[in-house]
Amino acid sequence: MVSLLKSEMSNRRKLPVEVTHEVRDNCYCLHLQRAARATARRYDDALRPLGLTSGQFSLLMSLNRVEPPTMGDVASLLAMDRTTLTANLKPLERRGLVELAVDPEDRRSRRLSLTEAGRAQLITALPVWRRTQKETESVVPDSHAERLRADLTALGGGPTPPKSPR
Amino acid sequence: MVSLLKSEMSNRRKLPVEVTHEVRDNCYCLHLQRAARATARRYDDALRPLGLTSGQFSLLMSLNRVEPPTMGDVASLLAMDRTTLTANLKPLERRGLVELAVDPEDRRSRRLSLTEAGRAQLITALPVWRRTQKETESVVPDSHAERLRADLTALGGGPTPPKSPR
DNA sequence: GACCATAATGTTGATATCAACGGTTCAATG
DNA sequence: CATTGAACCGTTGATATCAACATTATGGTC
Repeated sequence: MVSLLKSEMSNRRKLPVEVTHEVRDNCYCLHLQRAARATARRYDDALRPLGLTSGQFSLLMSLNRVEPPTMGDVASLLAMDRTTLTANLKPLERRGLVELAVDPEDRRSRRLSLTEAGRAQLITALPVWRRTQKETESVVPDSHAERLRADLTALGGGPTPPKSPR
Repeated sequence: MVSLLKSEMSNRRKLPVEVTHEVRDNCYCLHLQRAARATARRYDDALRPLGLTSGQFSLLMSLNRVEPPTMGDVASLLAMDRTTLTANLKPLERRGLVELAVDPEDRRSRRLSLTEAGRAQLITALPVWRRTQKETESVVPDSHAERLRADLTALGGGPTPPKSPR
């Protein structure tokens, strides 16, 4: 009885350090956030002279298409919340790098396209990206690169939208 | 002459779609952001009933130590900017899950510790984490899991601080 | 044509992320 | 003990992220 109570109290009040280590060493979410933050900093640092963040670079690049994509298309491609995309477009729109236009075929949709200035920015940024990409590659053993990207793609939820209902 | 000019103009005004595909398929930053966003959503969805986000769970878990760590310790462990940690602690402090105390040994440092309520929250969240972790594991081929975590750790910049100078 | 379910997007509020700047404390040097 | 450089941290402003709610447009049904 007493020992049971004691163990119950202990269970309610403490969490063994071993469990913390288990989470710290294995949690996919934590590992991904760590790696994503550190890697974003690499690309951010490299792109800063151009006035672009890594996310802005990725977004601009995803707009370089023949057919201007819709918000939903891009949000899905980046595995990004739809409303996050709306927010991220604002600074780029303000700077005249991106344009939004109502789709005449379906007036609910907005078509996103690069402006001349946006394309120019991308072209300037490309060699910076190549250099940073190579630097980052050196952190990951060559033999792992392909598999790593495949695993990340799988975790990213594939090409399908992250959530249909919303 | 004419063709040279044409090619120059073309280079300045357009970016081949193939380059876009090269970036989209290979960029470590983009792949990591995608995977990190999608995975955070998994854990966020699972933890929402408890009122915790994935980041808050990771942060609380990193505070479950014998010796209360300093801000710098934790920021380094999470590969997170120091000032981001300050911001992230505020809601947890408001809810009484975390306490900050000036280190008497070095009054520049703050020691972070869990409150009773914080530990209780962690204990409640643990089975949710285990379940979500297992779900996520099913997305990554078993044979890759160990290697994936190792690569992510390498990308995360190891246990050293992300930036010394600032 | 009115009605309704669905689809695509916008808005608001809360948290997350980081650069730039500023304040305090420590430790070493003279 | 005064100075000085470094270490640790907070604040501010800008962007990023997402849930909840609201708006507008489309397509189909009656």
